[in-house]
Amino acid sequence: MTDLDLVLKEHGLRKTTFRKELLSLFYDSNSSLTAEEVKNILGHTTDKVTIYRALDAFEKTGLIHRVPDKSNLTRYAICHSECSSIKHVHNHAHFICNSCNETFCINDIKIPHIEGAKGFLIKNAKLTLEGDCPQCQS
Amino acid sequence: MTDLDLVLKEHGLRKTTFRKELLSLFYDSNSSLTAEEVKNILGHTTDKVTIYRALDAFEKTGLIHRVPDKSNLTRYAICHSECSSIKHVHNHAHFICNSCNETFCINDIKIPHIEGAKGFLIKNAKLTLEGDCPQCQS
DNA sequence: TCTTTAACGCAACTCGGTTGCAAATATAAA
DNA sequence: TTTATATTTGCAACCGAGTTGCGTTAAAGA
Repeated sequence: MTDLDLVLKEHGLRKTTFRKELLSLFYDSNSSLTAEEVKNILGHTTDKVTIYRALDAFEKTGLIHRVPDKSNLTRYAICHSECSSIKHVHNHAHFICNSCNETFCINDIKIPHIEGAKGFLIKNAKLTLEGDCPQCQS
Repeated sequence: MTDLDLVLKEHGLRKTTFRKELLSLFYDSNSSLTAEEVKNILGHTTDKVTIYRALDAFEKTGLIHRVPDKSNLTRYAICHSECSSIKHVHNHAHFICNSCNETFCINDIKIPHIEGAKGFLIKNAKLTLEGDCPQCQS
């Protein structure tokens, strides 16, 4: 039983050929993926509905998390911390490249603590950075 | 010539009945608006294409700016600072209410300066807060 | 008033994502 | 190993936010 099999099992998911490939994609990616990118990478054999449902399942069980996207697409990246179906725990920043439009998780940058303002009860904070990623700086 | 007329003129836009109403909506709103919300507030006489194009024009000329939205809708709020067709200048935080799903501009909270990480060139930063807005705290 | 150009309205379209349902398959129990 | 159950998959059809083309209307400046 490979690592991928084990991870899927631990999260209550079945180890189908497609879901193992999908999970592998996320582990190999240094940034993040959209449903369309998944489809392009894997070839077109898998129906888009299957991709969307697998992404939903992965997110619900804490394998991947949503990251911001430049074009309002739904974009996911692997979870590194102790996420589960109960709760996602992320306090890192995200970086969107103005050139390649990719979104990267920046685990080095933690979200600073923000003091509340005039009656707003802050429960969560997200920090999104924009600029040029290492690959796009000539 | 009312204030609204003057503002539209200063931004190179024509003072039609609809655009005056639209601009007035944004000045009166303490949070932000989507195209659908605009349509609902104004009644159904105005075509959705007209609303979308007016919102685009308002954004391009620096009257309104895009704010994050819980459901990936395109959502706008009035610009308070010195925005123009050349450049939008915003360094305030945005607050999304988990209950009413509205997005508020929090002008009191400025974006902290973020130090770059391992090869990423940071040109802009966005801070989005989530929680309960004043109206939704019972 | 005339001319130019921005704004409007309609219809049709695009595209990311969803829903219903039946068929296939992984998993656990017998 | 076989059987039963629940998950996953694929197809088709659908949904809804936003866009495009184009002809018409109406501001603004001359």
